[in-house]
Order: sequence, then structure tokens, then C-alpha cells
Amino acid sequence: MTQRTSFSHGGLRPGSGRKTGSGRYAEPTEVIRIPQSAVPAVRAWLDSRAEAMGGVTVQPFTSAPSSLPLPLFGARIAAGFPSPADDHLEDSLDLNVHLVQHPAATFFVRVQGDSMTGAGIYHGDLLVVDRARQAKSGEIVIAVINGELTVKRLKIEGERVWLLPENPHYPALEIRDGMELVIWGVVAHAVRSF
Amino acid sequence: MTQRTSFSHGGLRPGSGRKTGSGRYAEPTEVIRIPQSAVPAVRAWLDSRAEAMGGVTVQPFTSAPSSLPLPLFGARIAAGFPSPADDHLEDSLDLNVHLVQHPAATFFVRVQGDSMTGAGIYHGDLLVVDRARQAKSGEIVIAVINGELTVKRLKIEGERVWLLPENPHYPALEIRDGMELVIWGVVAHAVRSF
DNA sequence: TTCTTGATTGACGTAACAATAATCAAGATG
DNA sequence: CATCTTGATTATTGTTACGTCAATCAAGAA
Repeated sequence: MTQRTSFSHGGLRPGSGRKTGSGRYAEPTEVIRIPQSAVPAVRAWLDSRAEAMGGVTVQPFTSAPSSLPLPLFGARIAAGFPSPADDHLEDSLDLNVHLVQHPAATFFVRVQGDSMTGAGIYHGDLLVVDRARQAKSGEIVIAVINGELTVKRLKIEGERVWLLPENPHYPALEIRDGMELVIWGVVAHAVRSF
Repeated sequence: MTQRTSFSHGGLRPGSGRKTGSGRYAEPTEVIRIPQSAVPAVRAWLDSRAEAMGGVTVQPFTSAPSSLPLPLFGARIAAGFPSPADDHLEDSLDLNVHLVQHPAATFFVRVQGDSMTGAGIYHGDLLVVDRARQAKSGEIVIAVINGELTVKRLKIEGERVWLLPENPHYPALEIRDGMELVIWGVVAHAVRSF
């Protein structure tokens, strides 16, 4: 090799390579295949585990339980969520297909107020409203009364019609002559978000 | 091809291939690299969480979601008769987009029981469960306690963990040493049908 | 003395691959 | 007719291969 001018740093360094154990986990690793849905939990668990191993004091529950004790600890309890007789996964579900019967006549409305809490409809819930559906007595409807939109349960008896709240703090309203009632649509579903 | 004698079963079967979702995990998988020492724990955890769901009807979110943006009306329409062409039309909303953050990790479970009515979750409701989401204190979760599923509100304070009902008729449960808790997923939405 | 440099090696995440598993419907058998 | 078999079809799974990134080295430059 001919002479090198200046600006010739570097060069061979036998044995200079990265040292074993210098990686994130300081130990050998393995490649495994896991369900996509489990990836975040496993990663989080590894992260918290690495911190603990680093000698730093970490609260065991600082991170979410799903990243917790992958090892199980064992107890029992009954209650809460009895399972149906069916087993295993059924067919997949598409929300648009499952919740929308008449696409051209379906609209969403956000609930304001709490007059329907007895029916499990709360402030902020999203209502799926089907305008192609014929309203029947007992159904929850979007109604227009004297130009104002409201969510109520429709009651029809003979020629008499009511809009009933599902909260005792609100009055029932009977539709009388001279009152303009329009049933705008029928509430098919209510979606509450957490 | 000349004539076939007997003993000629088999043959072409277009479309006969293995169905999607027929694997051990019934969902897509990913390959990740983890420390060798963590492999047994992760495998055990995957096994146990799969077992826990064995008797429950769970529906995965469709792998081919339809697109159906539908109009979202403003909550307060002061005057007139709302119609699709109205100015009051705030936005459009697609349920598959709006309600599903992690498609591959989203599953649906139907509620049985009434321990969570205080949170607006009633018997028969359809829960949208996000399994990729980290559970935090205060969130409603699907939890596995000794192979039994339950829907509860998770409470974490320091090192203590509880599963709380939202109905005074049911007891709160504190997770103690030796108890086996797995958070199967976080409840993102509840859908009530009318 | 500190920083830079080209080279050396280990670590990591993903792609690629092959074997296995699940599914299909026509044909064979009892 | 009911059940099993068959060859083909397709998804899943675990492992290996691969390329990029990261950590380390010591001579040279400032």
C-alpha cells in the first residue's frame, strides 16, 4: 500500500467489533411468532422487565396490568361474565353491515341531555338512526316537536300519542291538536365510548 | 389426460385452501425477537390467555372492512325539518373507522349479566374490545380470573389492583398475591340495539 | 487531550422459506 | 346413504437468512 497522505484515520482494527452482550437485553435473543394483538403487551412487559433488571427501583404496577405478570398468579373468582354455550370464534363482524340496515336512510346523532338514561342512552352517546324504519309504539325515536329535535320513546294508544322520557325527572309529553309532531327516524342503536 | 381407472380420488378443488383465521391464534401473527430467557414466560402467557377465551363467543373484526361514511347531524337543530341536504350536517362518520382503532386486535363480545349497568353496559350489549390497548386505571376491561371472564372497571393504586363492578349488588375484588389476573382487552365501546 | 475515522463485529427486525395444518369436493367403500 | 379417502389448494407456523443499525477499537488529526 502506497503512502497515505494526511486525512487517513481509521484502518484495520482486528478485534474491534461490538462486544457480546452489548445489546438491549444483554443476553442472546430468539425470534418467535406471536399474535399481533399480543405484541404491544409483550413489548411493554419486556421494557418494564429491562428497567427492573437495570437495578432501578420500579413500581410493579407503574405500567398497565396487561404488561404485567405474564406469569400467572392464581386465584379464583366467580361472577360477572357468564359465557354463552357456544364455543370458539364465530364469523367476523363488520360494524357497517351489523349496525346499518338501510345505508341511504341511516344517520348519526349525538345525544345531549339525560332524559333517556333509563333506556341506557346517555349524554354523549352516538345514536344510529334509521329513517327508513316505521316507528312503532314503544320504539325510541328522533322526533321533531314544534321545530325542536328530541329523543324519546314513542307511545301510541288508539289515536293518542306520547313522547315519553326514560328518566323520572322529565315529563311525559302527550301530543295534542295543534302540536306538530314529525317522527324523523327510529333509533336502531346507541354507541357509548369509553 | 387419458382415461382414469378407479383409484382416482382427489383432484383440483379451487378455493379449497385453508381458511383465514384457522390458526392457533385465530388472528394475524408477527415475528418478534425477545430475550431467550423470556421465551418460556411469553409462551405460557399466550397459552393461558387463549385458554381463557375457550368457552366464550368472540367475534373478530372483519379483515375486509366495508367503507360506509354516513352523515352525523348536529345535536341541536333549532328549526325546520332536518334533511340530508341540510346545513346542519356536521360531518360524516364511518363506524368501522370510528369505533375500531386497531383492526387486527379488535374483537366483539356480548355482555351477559348486569354488574356494569352503572357504566351504561347492559345485558345483551355488544362490546368493542381493543386488545392492543394498554389498560389503565379507571378503564373498563375484559379480565380473566382463573379461566373465567369478567367485565369490570380496573383500579390501580400503587401496587394494589382492583376489579370494580358498576352495580352496588356486586362486590369489588382486590387482586391479591397468588391471584391470577390477565387483562384480555380494553372495552372501547358498547353498542346497545333497540 | 479529545474527537474523528475506517474497520470490525454483535444485535435487531424483517423477509424469505419450507414444513405443517386446515380445507375442499369428487371418488371409493361398506 | 353415510363415511372415509384422496390429491389439490391455501393459510399458518417456526426457523433461517439477510441487511441495517449499533457498539467497539486504536491510529491519526486537531
